[in-house]
Amino acid sequence: MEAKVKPQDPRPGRHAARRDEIIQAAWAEAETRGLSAISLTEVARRVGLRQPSLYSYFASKNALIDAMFAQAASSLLHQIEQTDYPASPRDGARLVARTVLQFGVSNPTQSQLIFQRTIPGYEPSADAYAPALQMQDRYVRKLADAGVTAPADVDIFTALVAGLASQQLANDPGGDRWVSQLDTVLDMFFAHLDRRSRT
Amino acid sequence: MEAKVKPQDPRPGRHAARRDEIIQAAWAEAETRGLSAISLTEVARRVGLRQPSLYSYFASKNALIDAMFAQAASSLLHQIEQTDYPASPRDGARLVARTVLQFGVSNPTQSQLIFQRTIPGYEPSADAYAPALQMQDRYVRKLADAGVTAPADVDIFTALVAGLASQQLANDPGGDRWVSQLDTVLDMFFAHLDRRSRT
DNA sequence: GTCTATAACGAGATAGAC
DNA sequence: GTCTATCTCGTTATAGAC
Repeated sequence: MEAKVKPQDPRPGRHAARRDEIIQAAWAEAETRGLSAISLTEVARRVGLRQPSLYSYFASKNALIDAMFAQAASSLLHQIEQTDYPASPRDGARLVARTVLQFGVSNPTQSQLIFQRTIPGYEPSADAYAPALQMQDRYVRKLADAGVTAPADVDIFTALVAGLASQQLANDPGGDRWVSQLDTVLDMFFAHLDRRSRT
Repeated sequence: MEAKVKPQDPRPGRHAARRDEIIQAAWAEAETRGLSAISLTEVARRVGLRQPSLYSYFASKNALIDAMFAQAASSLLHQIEQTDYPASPRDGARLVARTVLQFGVSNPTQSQLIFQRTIPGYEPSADAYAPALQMQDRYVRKLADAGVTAPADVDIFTALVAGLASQQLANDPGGDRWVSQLDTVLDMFFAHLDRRSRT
């Protein structure tokens, strides 16, 4: 899948490093212009290159976006996996919710690319989508450990987190007006589960 | 604010009618290309005009988008105001939630323009924003009638509705997988209120 | 009001020298 | 691998005839 080109710089890994720089520049571009309005000319300028030179690293603009998708998904997956979860399964579910919510509001552009279909003409490749699937698997597993197994309950749980994230980003970006309600909302959710299981 | 031009067609209101046609075409364009990628050339083609002719109706592309914003906000406001609310205030709050959620999933493009800031370089004018404010006022009032007055509770309520809408649109567009959970989620919410007020 | 023509710009992508 | 030059296409917006 990777272009087999000999980098000018003899140091191994230089090509990959430059590639990462470009992806970073593309994120910066997306933050200012919007995800769907990334300009390769601007991305190149940010890393001190001319626009055609990017084609030594990415076969097309979509290939660059695909790399961004894979990076964002891997990043969230990594955060979920590296988290130190408490013994209580229910607290574990709470923590994974907090991790995802925190990622969402701290990295709005990454989240937009991963969670919404907002780039016209772009569909993630199977390779790029793999970490996203793995991430969802971890997420669902954490919920299952806490007894959230019914599909409808999983849907509600994800909607609660997504709702807080979307409101936070749209109406109080950078703040914590909605994020601070996560515990209350999860109390609500688990009280609902408990009440239902008692009957 | 309105251009004072004499329409060729002598019938009064012809100009305004054509204007509405153009806005409708722009919505259709936004649905296929995405909101931020509307092309005036395509919009013109859809109404049987050439692209420069649009400038007899809108001073700029942003002016067209502003008209779309105003129309979408007015449409949702109208739906909220025309709804026949039940006597029970709590059922009233449930119904306004359902109305907003239904609008959101039935009109994803309109909702995106109203509720998210997703068009780079566009900010709604004061005129266009007015119906949006009025809509929010009705919404908050309905919640207050049902005893949802604490700002934090209002925030949670809106997040619940937004969460169902965002998940529905992102993961099951056209379906009702999340919409069908609205009643359960509202049960959860009001049970939470009741439980808290009992102590 | 609508048209043709065009200005002015920017995009993504390719060719080929170095 | 990076560059210059260029192709091709698209966009918003304006000028001016009718």
